[in-house]
Amino acid sequence: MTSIAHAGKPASSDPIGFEQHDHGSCISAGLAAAEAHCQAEGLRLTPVRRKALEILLQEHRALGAYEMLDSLRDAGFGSQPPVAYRALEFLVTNGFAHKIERLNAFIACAHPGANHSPAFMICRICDSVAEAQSAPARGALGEAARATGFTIERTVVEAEGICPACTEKADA
Amino acid sequence: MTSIAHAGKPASSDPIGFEQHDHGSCISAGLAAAEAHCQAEGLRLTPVRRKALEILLQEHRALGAYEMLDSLRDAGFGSQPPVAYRALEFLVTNGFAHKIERLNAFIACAHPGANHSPAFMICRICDSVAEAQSAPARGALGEAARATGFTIERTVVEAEGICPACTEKADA
DNA sequence: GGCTCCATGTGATTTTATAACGTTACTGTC
DNA sequence: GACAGTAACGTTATAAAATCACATGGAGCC
Repeated sequence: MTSIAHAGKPASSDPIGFEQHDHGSCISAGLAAAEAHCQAEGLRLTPVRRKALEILLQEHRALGAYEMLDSLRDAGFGSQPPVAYRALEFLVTNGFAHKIERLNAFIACAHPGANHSPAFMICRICDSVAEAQSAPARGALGEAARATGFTIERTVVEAEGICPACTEKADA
Repeated sequence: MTSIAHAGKPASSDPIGFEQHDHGSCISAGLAAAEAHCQAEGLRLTPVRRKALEILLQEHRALGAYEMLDSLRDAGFGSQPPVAYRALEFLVTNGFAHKIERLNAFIACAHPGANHSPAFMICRICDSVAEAQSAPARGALGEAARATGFTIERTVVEAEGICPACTEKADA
């Protein structure tokens, strides 16, 4: 199941991701979830980190670190690469964002708080990214790991292809 | 199933990968498979490309493009990045090698010729990499893709964790 | 030979990511 | 509130990874 789609009425409907959704509420929900989680875990959601998450949620697409840096600078934060990389590292470490290895880019987590191993679908035409759940340890990979004695700690699962919207455009 | 293990007597046994194997024969087998495939497809396995594949097979680990470039230069080829990137692109495009996105590195394909979607197990301690088969389209990801109308063309499946050898060392 | 196509070699540049270091700001203790 | 300890921040500098642009060269075709 993908989680780009969001429940609730599509007030400000938005085609980014593979389905329309109430974008305003997904931003505030994401921020609220992060705040709650940090509160609970004693983590510090500092201004830069919060702004970085807000930017990711706002853009609702995979952002390169330097795009993030531009936005952070515009928002009055430092202008050197480590500013962006540190904020992104915090978000990724704590599960508020994910790195898309294939794109060297970052995206807000679509299942904030949930304990999950994410999988991504990346459109090679429009670069949109949707997050789904995966259970790689249960498939062929998990079997291979068990057979060889490899301990899986983290998985990167990214599918590259064509999203529904671009498929339609191509057919037209 | 992983395919780091190779049949045949371990003449020059080699601990790289997760199991010992006859390394000499896996190099020649890999080159032979590539030659045959290129012959059949009308592809040009030029000297740089052949050497690049030989280096990957020889090293039997994930090599960065610049490590490859060093080796190619030592072998008498050009010394600028495009030399390595172009050879690697050819090998990856034609299935003789894979890119490990997580490491920005390249590794010889362990199933030369086979039509496959590879999965990798990457040891975060010693950086060794083993190739396994995956069938991502059959699991949760495939279901998500079908549900949303996403067409999967290629998948990146990489598990990060600890290999058997490093687990043993840690236990000792 | 002359043509085309693809591959190669090289210089330059862009993009992505980290190292190192001093300063600031929060946390807990008294 | 004053203090020490720690975590986060800002900046300079540099490293690592990847691509662009353009000239040269060789294989196959006519």
